[in-house]
Amino acid sequence: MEQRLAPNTKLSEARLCETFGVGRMHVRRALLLLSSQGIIELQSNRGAYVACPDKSEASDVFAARMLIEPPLVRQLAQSSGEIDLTVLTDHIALEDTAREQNERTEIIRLSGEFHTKLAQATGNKFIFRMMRELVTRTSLIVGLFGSSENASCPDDEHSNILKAIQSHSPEMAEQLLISHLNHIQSGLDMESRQQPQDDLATILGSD
Amino acid sequence: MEQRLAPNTKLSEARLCETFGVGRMHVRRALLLLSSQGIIELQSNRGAYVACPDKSEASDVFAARMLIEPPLVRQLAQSSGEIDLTVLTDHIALEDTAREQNERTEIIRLSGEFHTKLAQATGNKFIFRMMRELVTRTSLIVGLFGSSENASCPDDEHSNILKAIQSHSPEMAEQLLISHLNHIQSGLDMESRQQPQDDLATILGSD
DNA sequence: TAGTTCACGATTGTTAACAATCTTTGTCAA
DNA sequence: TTGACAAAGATTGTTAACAATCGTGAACTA
Repeated sequence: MEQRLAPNTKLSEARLCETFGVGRMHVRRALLLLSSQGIIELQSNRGAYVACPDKSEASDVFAARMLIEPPLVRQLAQSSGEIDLTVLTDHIALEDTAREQNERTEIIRLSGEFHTKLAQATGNKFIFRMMRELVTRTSLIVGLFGSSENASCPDDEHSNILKAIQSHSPEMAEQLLISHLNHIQSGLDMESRQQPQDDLATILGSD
Repeated sequence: MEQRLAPNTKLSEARLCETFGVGRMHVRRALLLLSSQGIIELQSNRGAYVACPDKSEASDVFAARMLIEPPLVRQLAQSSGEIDLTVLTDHIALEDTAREQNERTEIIRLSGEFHTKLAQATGNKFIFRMMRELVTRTSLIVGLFGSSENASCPDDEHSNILKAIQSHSPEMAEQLLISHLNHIQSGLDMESRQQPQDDLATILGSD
């Protein structure tokens, strides 16, 4: 999610064991779950690799988000009476400070998390889970096809979407979100993908 | 999916091992994946149990489907030119024969599968995966709260939805699907749940 | 008789050794 | 120099034994 692991990076079991100080069983369990979410790919007898979405998968992810998220924010804007939106206002504050301090990793993480929290605001466990998966996947895609500049969402679009929800304007919220998704997608260069460097997994060392 | 295992049924590892003739590792791996999909629940040091959705989870599932499926069929009806719908017509034929021969288990399975195949028709892997999870969950819920009679979808609604898609009528397809989901949901009795019998897992023996 | 405690059996969680597979390295020949 | 082949090393997959935990039932006490 924070784009610290490049796609195609090999995640060897032994390495993960010593990095996190756990037995092989736990590592294998984690890898299995991650692969079921499509975050990594398990190749038989060859190991685990960070997923490397191709062009068609990327457009599928955006198509899925285009299908789900517009009705989602529309619904939020309609029934916003009994729903707690303070989580979202607080979140946008976090995004702002991260942008001020220019913390790239933090900005990327929070940008994705905003959309996850939109889903969480519905209070629906399943909608939340689906969006989390799609957002994670989007992070991978932005990391692969995005230019290093606009790796995050445009500055104030999140804020505008939230305002539309708070003022109970379903149409406006929906339209803002649609163009927001379009902005993200159009900021990608689907042809020349970033170099899929297979880094050493020592990136995780700082944890 | 076929409602052969009642909610709350305990799935002991040893039992599954001898039933399927595999080692404990494979069983544990399968249980972990099923629990990540919410089909079973893994209780620490206590074992795996078939998930037993409560009233609020049930309404969440239907809310999620109400969010996703209407835009989905609408989209199918709009861009139906380059999409292969023979799978769906074939499927409805299967449903009909199963109904004629009164094969309850088969009817239940196929009824759910129709919705899964609708998602599959989009060609979008993520949409497919999401719908499959929701449909599976719906099976559990219908098994719990449904009367034994209308455990399946009303007879010809699937067929009508497909016709609307084929004749490129997005509005009609969407409306038909919405009322279809409503029919399913209103056929449930949310108060008196079926007895959560913890059957022996020998039900699986026939495989 | 009801309730509590303890111990036994059964089940799940973990570990470590073993087997199978793949990758790499080195050698040989064309 | 390049290609194929073979052996060694490394990595993943599997199995089985061991440890920890939980549920049950018997025994005991109030």
